[in-house]
Amino acid sequence: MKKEELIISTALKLFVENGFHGTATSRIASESGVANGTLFNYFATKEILIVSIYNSIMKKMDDFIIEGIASNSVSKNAFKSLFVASLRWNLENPAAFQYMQQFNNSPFAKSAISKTLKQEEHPLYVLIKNGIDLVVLKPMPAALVFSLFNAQINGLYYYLLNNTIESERTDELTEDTFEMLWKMIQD
Amino acid sequence: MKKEELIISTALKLFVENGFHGTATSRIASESGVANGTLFNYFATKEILIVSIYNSIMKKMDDFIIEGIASNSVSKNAFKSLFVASLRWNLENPAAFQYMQQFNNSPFAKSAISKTLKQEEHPLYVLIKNGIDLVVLKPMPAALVFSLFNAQINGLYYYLLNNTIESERTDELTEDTFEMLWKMIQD
DNA sequence: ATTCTAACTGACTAATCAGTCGTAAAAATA
DNA sequence: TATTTTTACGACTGATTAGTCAGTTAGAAT
Repeated sequence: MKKEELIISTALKLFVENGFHGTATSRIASESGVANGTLFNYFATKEILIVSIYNSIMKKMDDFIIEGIASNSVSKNAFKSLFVASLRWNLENPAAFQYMQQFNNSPFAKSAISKTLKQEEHPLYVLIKNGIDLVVLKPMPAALVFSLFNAQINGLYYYLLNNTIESERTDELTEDTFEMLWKMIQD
Repeated sequence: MKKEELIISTALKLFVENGFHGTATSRIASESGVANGTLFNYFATKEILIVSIYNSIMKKMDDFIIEGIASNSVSKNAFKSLFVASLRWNLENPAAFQYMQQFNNSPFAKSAISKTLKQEEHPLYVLIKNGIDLVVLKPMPAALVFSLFNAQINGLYYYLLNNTIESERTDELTEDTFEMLWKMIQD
């Protein structure tokens, strides 16, 4: 692993465990196996490191979601594949997920403009917009449906996180929860 | 205002603005108009202060929600009143809401056991449990429905937060969103 | 082999911070 | 009023931290 990536992954783990200010840059460096000064060769300040990790996660997430697109047609299946892809990413990357939560609710969030997909460009947003235009979905503000869709994913995610469920049952619940969501948003 | 309350409200504001470790106890004290040492008379450590604020918000929130209970019967209206009360509390206390988010996604979250309503005792959870037993709601795990219910509130809240909406339209959207939720969870 | 360059190193520093403590004011009690 | 108890004060400290920098290393280029 390249040093830069190594620092990012160590920092991600430590930030989630101890918080941003609770994690000393010296600790990140030593646990990454690099010298103190090396960290600052890659990231001029701690804040830049924190925002870089955010952008790095965002990119991976967006790539994963985009891969998960089953079709460009406005079909129930298209929504379902995005629902499942989003949920799976959260389940498979809980540390990254929590990093995002921590970051988004921190004062650093405002420093993170751009570099990441704007809401109106997000595949799910586009799909929802088309769905509403084509009267497949209820006539509501697309941004609201987008927000509710993501909220539903989070709701299911937190349930699965706090209750130990076998993976077979997880799939079943994912199915059921998506059906509920679909019943809710379809026209 | 009592000094203790004064410190709590100042600290709440500063923690939301600058993060937990980004806010010096000395700054909290001086902005509260009390001496440095006085703060530590009320809260032995910074961590105790942070957790105390959490508990203080939790209590106010629970009280507000409990007040919002329209009836003990398992009716659509009972669910709606809890939905509306929860949402309204968030909208009227955005700083406190963000504090909770920040806290729950921080390493301090684990220190916050007890003092606060357990999930199974939460009025909404009880209502959902009864709703499922009485076949008013879909036969799903009560904890999942609870999680989805709260997620829906958050989804709507974030939409309203990020899009400036007149209060009249807010009520309308709240109404519509609850109807969607109800369609989703009812049997 | 020698030079050049870019990455790397870690001891160091100036600043900051959580928490202490001896003293003083204020409040309660007698 | 006199005495005791509680609350408030703020200068101080030991510990920690983000970031620096003068020098080293390793490998590529000549």
